[in-house]
Order: sequence, then structure tokens, then C-alpha cells
Amino acid sequence: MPVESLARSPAAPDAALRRLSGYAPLAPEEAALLRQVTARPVLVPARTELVRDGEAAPRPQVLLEGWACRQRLLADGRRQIVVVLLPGDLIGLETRRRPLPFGSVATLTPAQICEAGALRAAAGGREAGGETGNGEAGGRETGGRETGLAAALRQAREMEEIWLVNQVVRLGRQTAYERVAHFLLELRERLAAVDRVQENRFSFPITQEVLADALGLSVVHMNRTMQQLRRDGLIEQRATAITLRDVPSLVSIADYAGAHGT
Amino acid sequence: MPVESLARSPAAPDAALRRLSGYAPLAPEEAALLRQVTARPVLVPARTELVRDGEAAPRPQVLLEGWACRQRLLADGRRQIVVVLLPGDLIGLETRRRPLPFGSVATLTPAQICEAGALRAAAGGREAGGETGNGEAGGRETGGRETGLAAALRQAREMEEIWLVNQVVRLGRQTAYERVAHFLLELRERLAAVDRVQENRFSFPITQEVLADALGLSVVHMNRTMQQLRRDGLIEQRATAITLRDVPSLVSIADYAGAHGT
DNA sequence: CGTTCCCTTGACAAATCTCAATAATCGTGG
DNA sequence: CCACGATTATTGAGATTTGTCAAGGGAACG
Repeated sequence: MPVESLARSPAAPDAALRRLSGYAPLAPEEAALLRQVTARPVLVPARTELVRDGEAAPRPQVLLEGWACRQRLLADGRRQIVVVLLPGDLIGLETRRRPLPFGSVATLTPAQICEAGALRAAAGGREAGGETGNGEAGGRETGGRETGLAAALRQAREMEEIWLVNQVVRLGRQTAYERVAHFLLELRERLAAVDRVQENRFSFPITQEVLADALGLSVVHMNRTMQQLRRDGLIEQRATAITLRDVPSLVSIADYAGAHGT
Repeated sequence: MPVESLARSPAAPDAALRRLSGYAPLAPEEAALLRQVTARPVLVPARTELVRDGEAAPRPQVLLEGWACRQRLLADGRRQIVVVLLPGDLIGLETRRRPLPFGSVATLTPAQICEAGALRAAAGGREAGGETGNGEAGGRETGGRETGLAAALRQAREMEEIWLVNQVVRLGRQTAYERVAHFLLELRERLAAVDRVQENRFSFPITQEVLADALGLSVVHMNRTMQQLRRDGLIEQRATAITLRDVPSLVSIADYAGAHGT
């Protein structure tokens, strides 16, 4: 997670735009709104808490660079990472009627974050008191037809639910080996959507401890499982990047369905 | 799951109304709409598939009586129950832009179901082609303020996400013993919201196999874990009902936070 | 260079699973 | 009301997977 990994990142700042326009065609002014929102990213260090657990009105944010997660801690210190957040992902976009224990959100690596309150109006949340400010870009049109941005945000929300379901299946019914394979395939698919994958190779900036907390395993077992995958020629790790050497085999091992029922 | 258990059920048909009005105050005409929707429940047997996996436009439905689940099957036959659905829960309320592998929805017991397309307009989905038919009860008001029904449906959606997160934590970081305790507490809380709990006792109409598939355990281990809970005086099972004998202990064992950060 | 963090190993313990029977229950037809 | 077949709950024994503890090695960093 050295900071240089951020410097190294290629044409990165439009992760969110790329992501959302992949879900639904955006009108020019919607794209412009997005660009405006993501214009001034703030750099935060790893392990920064972005949303506290049970917060009723989390500040809407966009993750532009770096990895984060939604997590929940048990009283005795055990940690479960509920979902990993990648560049282009949205955080805390929905206002809640009351605080719910969704877990906290924290960065896993240094990250670039943008305030994204301007998207809330478009997300379908109820109109905020009047803090929107800028023009007429967001939200449903008065006629009730859904705008491209609203559709994209809705799709983004649905994808997050898919990832949650995937996580449940991994944790509930797959072996350590299968879990890792499945998780890596999901990461590859998600990162590809923001153009961060080349020939099945992508940056993989998290420690095995984090991975273990995401996949419900101990660090030691996580380590041994990764070694096994390497020995089997399925993956290759170098520094902070990983290559999926044999995607078909991984898909078969993990029983991976992809986001669109592939 | 005998049919008599349905006959036995008390003033039951308004599970959905009770549930939703607990989330947000409903206008009289909204309550009326709900009553109208749930007026003619259809009785379906156990193991009926209500939504197929990857269905793009599932028929919106309300579960009024009986239990169901969202589940995902692996190629080799393993099954993971993603979330259990209880009376008052909504199914397939959101239209999707494209089919996503959310898993299929199936009844676990005989159940009473109602078609609920009329709620879709109120759910915040885009306006359907004109099939709504009845008056002006649903949806956002033209001014953009959220109606009570829309708020309640949004809350219901958020609750479902909470249950998913709970499920992830259970499966990822809790022991069998803790998982069962946690799951039972969640059931109690959810059933209480539709008035199906008396003195910590509620109907528990599922087999240990189903429970095992929900909690990511084998049937045998599930059985032994239940026995342990009984021996420890934490629960008591009689026929198809269960009593939580010692809620505080269960809460402590499961590190249970409740829906509102209790 | 000395810390610190992370990855790796070995040895052993604990949790959980599988297989294979055996009891209990339930629903049904007589 | 009873016998029968099917489903569900329970047990025992032994195999696997996964976790815990403790320690060593290597790379990054001030």
C-alpha cells in the first residue's frame, strides 16, 4: 500500500464515471455533474474510518482510488469484512430514516475520496432541504421517467447486493480454496469495469490478514490457501499485483457465475 | 408445516400492513391500498419456486403467511439459503435493468402469497407502463416529498440489507453455537414486528436441514448444536414452536446488536 | 542497522464434516 | 385406532478442514 502505488495509477480519476456510464447511458450534463463531483479528490491514509457504524446520515462519498471495505467488529475483536469497495464505488449514498448497524466503512489502503452529496438527489432519496445547489442535472424528471444517472445509481446499488449475496454463498458453502478463487474472480470482474485489469492482471494491495477477514479464515490458513493456488498454477503474485493464470479453471473451481449469469 | 398450522394462525392476514406501518405512518388510502393488495391470498405448498434465479422482472409478491427463502444452489448440489423470508416480507419488488443472479426464491412451508404489482409504483421504481390502475395512493407525490408508503418500503429494503450483513457476519466469523443464537434472535425480532411472538415463543416450522443450509453447517452438526443450546437452557423446542428461554444470555453469546443498535 | 510489518512454517488442537445406523414423528390408507 | 412408508431427528466413529500458538525470515523504513 505504499503511496507510490497511487502515483503509478494510470488515467484514474474517472473511475466513477466509467463505472456508472457502463450501467446506463448518461446525459452530457449528468456526466458533467459526475466530473464536477470527482474533480477534487482528497487523499486519505489507510485505515481511515469513512463511515461510523450506525450512522444515520453518512456523508455520501465516492471512492476514486484505493481500496476500502464495509466491516463489522465483534465484541471480542473478531472482524468480518462484509464487502470490499473498489475505485468507482459509492459510499453512504442513501439517507436512512434511522441508524442501522450496517457496519463501519474504512479504507484498506491510502485512497482518494470525494464528497458526493450532489449525487444524492439523483439517487432517488427524498429531496434534501435545498442543499443541492447545482442546476437540474440530477434526479428523476418531473414526469417520473428515470434519468440515466438514476438508473446507473440504481444498478450500482443492485450490484452491491449481488456482491453481498456472493459473499454469503462463499462464506456459507465454499471451502477456503473455492472462496479465494471466487473472490478473485469477482474482484477481476469489478476492476475490469473500471479498466483496472490487463490480461487478467490487476493491482492487489491488501495483506493476507485483510483477505482472511474478508473470507472468514485465519491468516495462517489464508496463507496456505494462496500458496496452494500458486502451486496449482492458478494465480501468480508479484509485489502488489496478482495475475489470474487460468481463469476457466478458477471459474470451474469456484462455480463462479459472474454478474450477469455467465 | 402441516396446513393446520395455517388455520391455527391468529389474526394473520395483515402481516404486511403491520410490518410496513411499523416503519412509517401510512396515510389512510395507503393502508387501504395495502389491504386491497393482500385481500385474496393464494395458498401455495412448500418448496414452490416463487422467483427463478436471474429473473429480470420477478412478479412482485407479498408473503402473508408461512416462511420462504432466497437461496442459491451450487453446481454440485450444495445449497446456501441467503435470507429467510417471513410473513409480511416483500418479494421481487424492484424491477431490474437486467437479470442478475440474486438467487431463486422458494417457499419453505406452505404459504399465503399475494400479487403485489400495485406496490411497485410506490416503491420508487420507475413508473410501469400504465398497469397500476387504482387511484392515486402509491408513489411519490409530484412535489418530490416521500409518501409514508414509499418510506416504509424503503425501510423494508434497508432491513433486508441488514439481514444480509448479519448473515455475512454469522457465516464468516461466528461459531455454530453463536450462529444459531444470533439467527434465533434475529427471527424473534423480525417476527415480533408482525406480532408473531409471545413471551419469546414463536412458531418455528423449518427442519434442521433448512436451518443447516441457512447457517452454513451440516445437518448433523446443526442437530448437535441445537441440543447443546437446549441442554444449556437457552432454548426450548416443542413440536413446531421454539421458546427463547434466556434472551440476555443469547444476546451475549451471539454478540447480537438488534436492528437499531441496541 | 534496528524496528516493524508481513509472509511463511511446523506442530498440535479444535471445530466441523461425512458416513452409516438407529430412533422418533408425521401423514396416510385401511 | 393401527400399520406402513417417508421424512426428520439423533448417535457414534472416524476423517478433514480449519484454527491456534510460536517462531523464523525477508523486505520496507526511518
